[in-house]
Amino acid sequence: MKKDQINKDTPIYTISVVSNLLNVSVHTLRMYEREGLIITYKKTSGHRLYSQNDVEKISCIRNAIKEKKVSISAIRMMYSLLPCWKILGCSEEERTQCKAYNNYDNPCWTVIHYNNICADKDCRECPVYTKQASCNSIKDVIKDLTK
DNA sequence: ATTCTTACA
DNA sequence: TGTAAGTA
Repeated sequence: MKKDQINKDTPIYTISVVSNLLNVSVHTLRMYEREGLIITYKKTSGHRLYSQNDVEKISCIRNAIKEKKVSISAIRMMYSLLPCWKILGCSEEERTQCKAYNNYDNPCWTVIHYNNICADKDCRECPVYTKQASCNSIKDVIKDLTK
């Protein structure tokens, strides 16, 4: 069997690398995570690792904040609008009972799920989170769902 | 040397 | 946002 290949979701960059890559302070990178905008991979040591998709996502976030004057809470709200129930195929029952579906302040991956399909899943590896890596890929998600 | 969390100017 | 303390 072949070993897992490196792909765009593989955590490889340390926080300092990302900091240099995007000209964002490590402090700010941690803040984006606290604010629920991104999910980082954590080593057992507690140290963060970022994937290529994470870098692209943060780049998109930076552009929104710096160039378009979008607030962090506004970005959080946009993420909360992602049609996770469609992407994951939730039943109407699951959807209407879901705490993520019933709010538009926080992304689904920041919501604690108990008895539904998301309960024992790692949101970092969930398509709802991974498929909106770059700015335009959100549209691709919608496009796939509506065709 | 780097990164972590928490706290504070 | 930046910086500092005290760790790991």
